[in-house]
Amino acid sequence: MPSKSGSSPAVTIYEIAEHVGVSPAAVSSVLANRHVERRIAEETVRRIRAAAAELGYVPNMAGRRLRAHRSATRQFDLAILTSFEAPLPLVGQALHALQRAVDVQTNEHTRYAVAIEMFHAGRLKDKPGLLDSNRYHGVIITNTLPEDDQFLANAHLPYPVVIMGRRIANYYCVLEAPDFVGRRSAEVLMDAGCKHSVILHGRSLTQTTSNRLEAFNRTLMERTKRPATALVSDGLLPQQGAATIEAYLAGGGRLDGLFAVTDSLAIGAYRAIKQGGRSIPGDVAVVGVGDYDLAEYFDPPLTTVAGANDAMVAEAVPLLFRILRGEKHALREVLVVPPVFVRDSTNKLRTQG
Amino acid sequence: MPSKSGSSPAVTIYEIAEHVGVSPAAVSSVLANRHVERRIAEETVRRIRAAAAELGYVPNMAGRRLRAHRSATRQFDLAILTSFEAPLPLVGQALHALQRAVDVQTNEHTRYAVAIEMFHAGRLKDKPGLLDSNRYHGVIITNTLPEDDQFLANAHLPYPVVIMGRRIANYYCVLEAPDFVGRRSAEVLMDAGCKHSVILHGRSLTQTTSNRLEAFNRTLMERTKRPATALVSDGLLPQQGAATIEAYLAGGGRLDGLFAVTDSLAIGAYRAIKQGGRSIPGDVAVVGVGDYDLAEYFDPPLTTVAGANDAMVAEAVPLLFRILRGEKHALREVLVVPPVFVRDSTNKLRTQG
DNA sequence: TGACATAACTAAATCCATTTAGCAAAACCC
DNA sequence: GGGTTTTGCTAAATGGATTTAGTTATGTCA
Repeated sequence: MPSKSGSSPAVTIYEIAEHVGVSPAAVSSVLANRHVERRIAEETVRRIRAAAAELGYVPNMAGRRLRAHRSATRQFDLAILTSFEAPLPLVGQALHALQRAVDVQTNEHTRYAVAIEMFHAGRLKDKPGLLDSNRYHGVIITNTLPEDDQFLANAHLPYPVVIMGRRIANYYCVLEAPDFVGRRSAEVLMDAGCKHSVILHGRSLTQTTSNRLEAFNRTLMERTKRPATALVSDGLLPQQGAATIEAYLAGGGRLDGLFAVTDSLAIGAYRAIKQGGRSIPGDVAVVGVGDYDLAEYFDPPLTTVAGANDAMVAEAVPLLFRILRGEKHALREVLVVPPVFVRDSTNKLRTQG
Repeated sequence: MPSKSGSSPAVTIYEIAEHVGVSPAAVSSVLANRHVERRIAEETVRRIRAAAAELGYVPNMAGRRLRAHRSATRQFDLAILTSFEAPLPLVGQALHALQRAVDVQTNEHTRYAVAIEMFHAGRLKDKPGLLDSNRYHGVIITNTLPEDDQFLANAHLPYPVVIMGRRIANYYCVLEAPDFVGRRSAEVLMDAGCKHSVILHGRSLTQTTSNRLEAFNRTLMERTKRPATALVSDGLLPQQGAATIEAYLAGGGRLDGLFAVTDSLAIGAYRAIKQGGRSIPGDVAVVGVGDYDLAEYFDPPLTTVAGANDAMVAEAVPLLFRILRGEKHALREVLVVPPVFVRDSTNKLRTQG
């Protein structure tokens, strides 16, 4: 007989007990592997196990925990929610910071559980348990798309929330100082003497990315009266970035300055530019984002004007704890100015001189 | 009066109720924000909230969930456990694969929660809840150090476990085919004509990494009777790899072939080698690991003989589900042969010819 | 002033699993 | 054959929060 797990309604130890003809206590003892010290007959153990398998029993962790929980201990369940499609290192930093904070605050009466959980970009609303008040004590949400923001703006999550990377009404938010990245990127490229700047980004835009592009264009328009060419690649993978630039160059596109919205796109672009017989920064200056610490080790090292992850995280984590503690006066919105690293990828003077 | 949360034993709604002089039902209504429809007087709401804050109330999620749980639904809590110190991409892939599997199997009566959780390398035993049977329905553990393996070998985790990347007695394991990576790396370098091969690795070694180094050396010894030089860098960051190679070259060390155990070390080494005035692969051939898909976009593209993440994950995830389903006959150990990508970083003929 | 409605609660059942104390039957012992 | 031990279970309490049905006091209306 096949296991019914999954296809039928869930089963409790009471139903197993009834099915076998013993008490729930006996079933519990067996399923918790306590049957030896509780002196359950071997034959009974076998029958209980068989019934559990047949009925597709899955233990209810809430029930177990409630009973087993060493009372007198507060347990906080914290999570970082991010989209599947976003790069993980950023989230990793957030988790590190959160864990560090938690390690400090853990004591005899207070324990923390921290985890990364993921949602499909644009479908945060389908994430199970998000609207329930019985899952998280607090969360940090990041890498949302406009659809997700829409959902959040209309929803009320019944626990403390910090949004990283965007501004959503009625939430505590930590985000990049608006316009800064776009403006500085444009300035760096213009200072390098670029006349034909191109933006390389993926199909779906987060709020932060949109702002970067807008500010970039605005700054360019102010000075040169001409907007940048925007190249849209299918995704954020290096090969996708490479393919996009390759196609652009093959089509005779002009290019002497590039603003890539992620590291991975930048390194893909590097490949396409070099293979097109052009040099960086001699022919093309490149500005990007320092998502990974690898950006410094690209060849040539990538100039980055964004990637304020460390700084954002450093604000977001204490903010979450302040809200958890019930401090009402915490700032609703924290703006972070990303560090700028001017490296060889935009240093036309040095390589030409 | 300061909040006592954290310093004193945990508080339940019953204690708040007693403190305020109302029933637990009233407290629950207020703390769940149901006070309007339940018609709790504003003054009472205020007093309950004040007491909750004063006593440092933290809701017990197990209690809430138990009650709120839409019964007739099985909930599986799955986790991927990894160390803080390990690179995230592997974990990200595992999570994607797990989520895909879970998305397929989710239905009216079965829900899944998947999360990444982290432990400090070597201190898996300090991870709270690991030995409790009330936390996970199943886990995948990866990036363990020998201390962790020791702990696992002696412990019994009361739920299904799949170990990725190493072999531990009495556990289901998915790992790299032993010796393969080390042997092939050595062969690739020897085929490229390298006479002075060097291994670059970090201070702490996972089982997989140890095996890679041993097999590398064994293969080298078989053919050349001379072992490789092992360079130990402080960590796995690019700058640490760069510093190590730089120091080695500065000290007059000989180097025409390099085996780096991670991408990040390889790209650090690239920098040091180029800055030392040598070319890759002309002067130095480099073999590494394809942790990130960025390896293909290094300059020159990195030859990789490891990084079987996709393949490992593709085995580990279905294995976990088979165990969860109670299939006893699943293989205890699955060996995965990593794909080999020979790229320009070891292609001496092509660049010299 | 009595019928009825409303406000502001409370009592008790419920969710699921675990565990302790206890009980009946069988086995053992001299 | 009466007392003791062992075996193999069961009844019931427990953990923390939620919710439904019910209760009391107060207010409203005719």
